[in-house]
Amino acid sequence: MKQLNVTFKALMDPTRRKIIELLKQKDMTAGEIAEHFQMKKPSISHHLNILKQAYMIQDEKKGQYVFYSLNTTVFQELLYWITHFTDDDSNKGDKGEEKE
Amino acid sequence: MKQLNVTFKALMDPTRRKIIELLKQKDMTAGEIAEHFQMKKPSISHHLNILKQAYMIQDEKKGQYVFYSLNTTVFQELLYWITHFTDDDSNKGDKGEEKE
DNA sequence: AAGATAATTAGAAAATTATCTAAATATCTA
DNA sequence: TAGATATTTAGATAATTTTCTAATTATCTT
Repeated sequence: MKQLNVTFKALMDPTRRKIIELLKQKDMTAGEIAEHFQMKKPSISHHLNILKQAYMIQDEKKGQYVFYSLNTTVFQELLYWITHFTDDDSNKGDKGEEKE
Repeated sequence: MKQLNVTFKALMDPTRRKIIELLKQKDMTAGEIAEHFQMKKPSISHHLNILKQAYMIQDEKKGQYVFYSLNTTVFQELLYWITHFTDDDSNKGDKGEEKE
């Protein structure tokens, strides 16, 4: 339940979701990503860092460039969380004292 | 893309996600929900309002009580968003100039 | 009608987050 | 090596969000 917190925190910002949309299309350098936004590079760098901490993107340095790419595995967990509201009724009678 | 913004904004808070977990088990009054948290009732009321604005929960007044229940339809859209990162490669070559 | 209970609204304070500028680090090129 | 480019870090400010107390609305009970 802890990783999911980080995941949602990462997804809560529109800029970060747009970054994900961009990386869905192709891998990009930090600069390329920044070109798609009006805000300054350090701000984008900050958002990239949050996505990275959430394991949603990976970075690989190549020379002076840093290439970012999507890490789809975390989306699986998110998928699980959501599908359990739409499909799964098996634990509807549980005590459900899930700790944060 | 607008509704999704509201959805993620609603999900970004751990308290609200816990409320959803609770309502997944059974419908509850505002007071019952509040009992599961340490914060005061007005704060819970505030969170319920945000979830309601995001169409993730519904409320129905019965006498002096207000019963809250989950509205699962919005989760479908969320599901769609996520599955398109894990399954769908069909638009990888798109221009992708999606407006916010 | 009067008091009790359930829930919300209003407004302020506290906490968190986003964004900026300036400076630092690393790499490339001439 | 010196200067240019790519990116990040540091620290401050602005914006947003959360939470509280006090007051309000609505309903129930006696």
